[in-house]
Amino acid sequence: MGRGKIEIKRIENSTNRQVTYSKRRNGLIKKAREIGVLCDSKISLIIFSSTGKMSEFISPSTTLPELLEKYQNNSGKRLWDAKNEHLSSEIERMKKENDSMQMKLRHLKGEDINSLQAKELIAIEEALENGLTYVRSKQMEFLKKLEEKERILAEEHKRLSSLLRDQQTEMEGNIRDMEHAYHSGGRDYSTQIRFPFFPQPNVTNS
Amino acid sequence: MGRGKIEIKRIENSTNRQVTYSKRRNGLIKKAREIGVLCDSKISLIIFSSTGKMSEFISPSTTLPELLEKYQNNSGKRLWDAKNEHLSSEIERMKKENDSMQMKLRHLKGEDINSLQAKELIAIEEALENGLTYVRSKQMEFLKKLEEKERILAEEHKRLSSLLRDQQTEMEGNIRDMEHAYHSGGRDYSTQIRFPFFPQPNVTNS
DNA sequence: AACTATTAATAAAG
DNA sequence: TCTTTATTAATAGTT
Repeated sequence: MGRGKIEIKRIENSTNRQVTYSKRRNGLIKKAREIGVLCDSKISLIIFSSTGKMSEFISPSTTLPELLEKYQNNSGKRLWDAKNEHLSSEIERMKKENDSMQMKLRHLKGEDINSLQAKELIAIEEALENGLTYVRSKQMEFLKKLEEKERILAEEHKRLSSLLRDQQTEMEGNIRDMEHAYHSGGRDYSTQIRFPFFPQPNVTNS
Repeated sequence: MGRGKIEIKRIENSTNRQVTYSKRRNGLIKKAREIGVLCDSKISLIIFSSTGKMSEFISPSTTLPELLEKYQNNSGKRLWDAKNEHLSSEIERMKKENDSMQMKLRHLKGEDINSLQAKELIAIEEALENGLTYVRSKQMEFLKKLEEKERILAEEHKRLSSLLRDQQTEMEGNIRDMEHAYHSGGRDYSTQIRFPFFPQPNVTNS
């Protein structure tokens, strides 16, 4: 069907190949559509050109996933189960890991230990004792920090009280001076009252 | 192309439809193969007849899963991801559960507890103490069982020793009788030596 | 992309 | 379903 017969083998001339591809692809899709209508059949036709461009025809009465589902049932071949298998095995692996951890946790809580051997019990006991040691030493750290904070606060309190006392004493002295000046009519130095440097509490929260 | 033009609409005569289906299906597959060879393109052609019978042509240079993968990338449509999503979310869920348990286990072992609050430390300490209580009471059970076994064995040993002693005494008596009979020339009763019933040790392993 | 000579496909019949 | 055959449809090479 054309100006001469052609052999069915790869067309080496790239332009010719491209043109033939375009013509025959249209023809193929037309034929696919026709057999679908004429014979009430369902077609999935997917074409990739040598450059990777995709064309498709799916019968309007169906969908590709539906056809692929039927394809799997009919052929027995698996299309995407391989990908699922990877995920399934991952789930299987995690399930085992999960169960194992769950059991360890239960053992550490003293549950489900009836079936254990004496040696296993001892190992669990050691783990618990170790855990207690670590946890308690951490608690001790906490306590020490709290005590240190308390100590520092107490010190600050003492210092502030002492400063307050000094200030009070000085103010009382000033007041006495003022009264004395007032009564004796001398010069008034009351505006020269000095206030000591007042430090911030040195409490860190590290 | 035939003995007359036909309209492209469903062929009502079932026999005609079946015949036309068969012919056109062959033609379609032939055309698909040809464009694949001529134009170096990749084809997936799946056909279901109105009776559900499947035919297919996949380019020899590829596979259907491979083509479908490319189809998804090209079209953006999802073919089987919906099925995978369920599994993926399952994995996500288990991963979280896993991490949480792993953290609990670490805490019970006294690891990674720097970031914990005092209250959390106390809760962990309590869990560890509880676990120790249970584990140690189970160990106590073990010990008691072992002691009981030992006690029974000791008893058995005592009983067997005593039986052995009795038997020895009887045999010595019998030998004395034989010697006496031998020296006095009387009838020989040595074959009538009786052996006492010998009980099996009563040690169970429950 | 349109044309057209030629081949290929196929509808109907056997 | 296969073969045959008249006829239409597809398309290779050309413009």
